[in-house]
Amino acid sequence: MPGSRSGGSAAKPRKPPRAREEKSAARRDAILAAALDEFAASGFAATRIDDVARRAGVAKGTIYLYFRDKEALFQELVRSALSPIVAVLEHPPAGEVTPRGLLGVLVQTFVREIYGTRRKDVIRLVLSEGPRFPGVAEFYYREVVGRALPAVRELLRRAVEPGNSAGEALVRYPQLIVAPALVAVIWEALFGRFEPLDAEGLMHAHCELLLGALERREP
Amino acid sequence: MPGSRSGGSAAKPRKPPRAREEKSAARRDAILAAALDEFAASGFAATRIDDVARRAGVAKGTIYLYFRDKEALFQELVRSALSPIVAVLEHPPAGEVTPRGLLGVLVQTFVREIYGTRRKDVIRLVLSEGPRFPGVAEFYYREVVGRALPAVRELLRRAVEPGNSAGEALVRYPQLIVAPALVAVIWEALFGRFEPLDAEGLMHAHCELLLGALERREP
Amino acid sequence: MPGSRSGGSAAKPRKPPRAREEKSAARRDAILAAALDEFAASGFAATRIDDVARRAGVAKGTIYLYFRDKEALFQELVRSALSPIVAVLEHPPAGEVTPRGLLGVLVQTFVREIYGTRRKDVIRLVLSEGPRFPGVAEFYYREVVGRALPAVRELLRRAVEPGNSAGEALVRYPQLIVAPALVAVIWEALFGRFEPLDAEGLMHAHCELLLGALERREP
Amino acid sequence: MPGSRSGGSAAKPRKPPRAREEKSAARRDAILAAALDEFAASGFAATRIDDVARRAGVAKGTIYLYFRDKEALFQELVRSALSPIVAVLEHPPAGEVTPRGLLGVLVQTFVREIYGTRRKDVIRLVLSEGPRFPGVAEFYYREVVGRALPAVRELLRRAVEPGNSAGEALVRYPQLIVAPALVAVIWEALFGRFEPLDAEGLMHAHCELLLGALERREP
DNA sequence: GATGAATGAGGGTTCATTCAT
DNA sequence: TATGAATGAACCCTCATTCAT
Repeated sequence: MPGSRSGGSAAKPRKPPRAREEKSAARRDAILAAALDEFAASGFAATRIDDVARRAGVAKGTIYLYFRDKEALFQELVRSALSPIVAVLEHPPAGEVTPRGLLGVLVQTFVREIYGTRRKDVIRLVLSEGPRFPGVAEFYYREVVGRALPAVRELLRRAVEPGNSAGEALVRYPQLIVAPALVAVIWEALFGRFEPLDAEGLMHAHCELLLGALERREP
Repeated sequence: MPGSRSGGSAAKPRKPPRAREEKSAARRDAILAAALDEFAASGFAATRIDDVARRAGVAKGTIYLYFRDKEALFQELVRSALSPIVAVLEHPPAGEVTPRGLLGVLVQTFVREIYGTRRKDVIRLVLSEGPRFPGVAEFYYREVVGRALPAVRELLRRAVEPGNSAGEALVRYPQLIVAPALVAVIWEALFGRFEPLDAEGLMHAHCELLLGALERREP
Repeated sequence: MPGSRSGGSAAKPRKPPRAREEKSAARRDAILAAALDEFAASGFAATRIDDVARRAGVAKGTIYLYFRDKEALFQELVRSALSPIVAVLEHPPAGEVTPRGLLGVLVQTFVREIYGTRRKDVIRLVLSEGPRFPGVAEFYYREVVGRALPAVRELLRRAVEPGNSAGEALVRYPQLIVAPALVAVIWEALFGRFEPLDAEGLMHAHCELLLGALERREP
Repeated sequence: MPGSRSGGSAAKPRKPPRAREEKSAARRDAILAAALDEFAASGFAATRIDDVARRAGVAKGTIYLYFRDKEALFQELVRSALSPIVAVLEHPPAGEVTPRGLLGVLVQTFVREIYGTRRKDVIRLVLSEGPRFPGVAEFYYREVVGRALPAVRELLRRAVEPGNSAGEALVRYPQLIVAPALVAVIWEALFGRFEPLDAEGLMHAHCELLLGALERREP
């Protein structure tokens, strides 16, 4: 297949095939990354498109080639950052059955997918700006929270002793499992410079607490 | 009734003494109340001074007689709304010693002082806008969080069995106690219209969980 | 009535009563006048609000205190310039009955009310921009053309010999009477610098022509 | 068929000779046609090059291969649309000598060359935008109006009775002959949707009027 | 003090024009 | 030659802040 889009051997492909699309996608990503930086630092309203452009290394007008307006940029940012999580949520681990194992997985996932990534900032943005962006709040609810909570609920149901009242409380309010994670995210942004919070320690303590209650033999 | 709002005797002063100050204070309060409404609904940047003025029933310029600028208004809003809490935190209940009793008091206090009042919105504002307002974040940390957590910590120390590992976790991370309360506040604003959250039920379940762990006889 | 809003005799009225409203109206008028200058010179799209403001001697933002946006400014300009004409059209002269007298009045009115005033430019603006401003075209049709033509028609009916075919043509197409006036307006703007047009001579010749036809004894 | 679009002999040239030029000319025409549509619908300033390109079926950049800039496109549009008229004006009919015949020819020409074609829109564009485009106004004056009026004048001189005052008026102000035609063009664009104007009827009535005056035996 | 008209800097968005492919 | 992504100057409009009344 000489001359076809092989890549690798052929002579002098000055521009590799698909260069256009790739560059376009790279630019889009650069803009989204810059937007995340700026939005996270200043919030939606106080962020200037100009700054996003400068940080992304493009001209102001270029942003409007990729996003209809500032709000669309924001929405796309949230969407693109959180969509991979949706995929993860679709396939909950099948086997885990002990509370300890389950919580461990959840915490690991949180750290790996959120706390250790820029997504942390996206979540904070959603919490902060969501109320003014119905589309964002709805997306976040429909695609993330509305899927994560039932999934956690289902895993819990399998993991906890029937009749264990702490387990039943968690099944009813899976938010209780996530709450400290949110607090960690918020704390860092608000008070990090006054008093850093050891998020891992917090989550570990949280798990200990939950396990203390879940593993307890009911009186 | 000496000292009460009358004056009563003098001929000319249609306005009784202190009427000026009272009216002035009332105006200031009206502006702060209006500002809370508007900031809570639209966030700091998207709130227009004009709207605050209209809602407060004063002219736009009047706001600048009471507050240096928009940011000062915001800071004052947070300050004045949260200061009463500071007072509460100064005098922690002395006698409570059982975990159940302590948690009950904390939850009650939360509901009475925050969740059942406009302060809920102030807290949300602080979480949302705090990162962009160092003064606000610092005030909130110094006056509220930085006092509340040690106070709770101290109460816990008194209430939990020594050696109870859940208790020790809580003493180290008192944030774990507050986390669900924050989640309730945030949830309502973000997802209330999709899926209302029973905050009381959440807090109750949270307490049950904590108590399950705290009251457990360590193995 | 001492101290009341007399005006005239009383001492030291630093600011005459109604100063506010008068100043406001004067400002509005100044803006409209400046807008006419700029719109007439550059057309709607090419006119910058900034230039209107500068010419009116106000700040850019001030214009938006008086007019919702650029388009509203344009519409108001047309409306306010042409409304007085509407009043004139409401009261057509009652007595004139000869064709010559009627045409004389019409031409005089045209010169006095339009050609000798800035309204000439307003009319040109309507002709130029009207197709893109349905509101303007409609206003002009409803309030001006739609009233002027029937009025002229009625006057003609009274003035021309029954059975005079030229008269009947004019009654059916009163536009024929106005056409040269429009041409004069347009010519001046387009070709004035190449070849000035003697509008009065044109209108006079036009009248002679019409009278030649109207006064003709039918064969 | 020498010189026609074949070439026929050579091996490689898939494109017959002149195909390039022809395609190029076709493209230029397509752009001009699209530009007329867009300019006529939106005016010069409000027309986007992008829209012209899309309507012409070419890329935006292509337009700049054929026209220096937007203004040149506009000027070329006017020029190319009106040039054929110039040719017509160069060769006025030689024989017609009666007023009725002359007017008939003029009206026919107007309908055939202008009112029944897209040139109607070009004329409207010139009237609307001309004042802002000295080049356009000058071209229109120099090539069209400045030739048409003298030509009409000359024809009139031959057609009217010497001493006929209406005829002399027309000779002095040939604009009077064209005025209703302009009104028809303008009326349609401005008020067509409120009250359609029977242009033919208007022109017919106009001719009747003129003839009524021209054929009159002077007293 | 209180008002609200006036200001003008600032930012989102558009679009004519360019240029690498 | 043709393309269309990229550019950035330009411009409308908003709104925090001021100040004459």
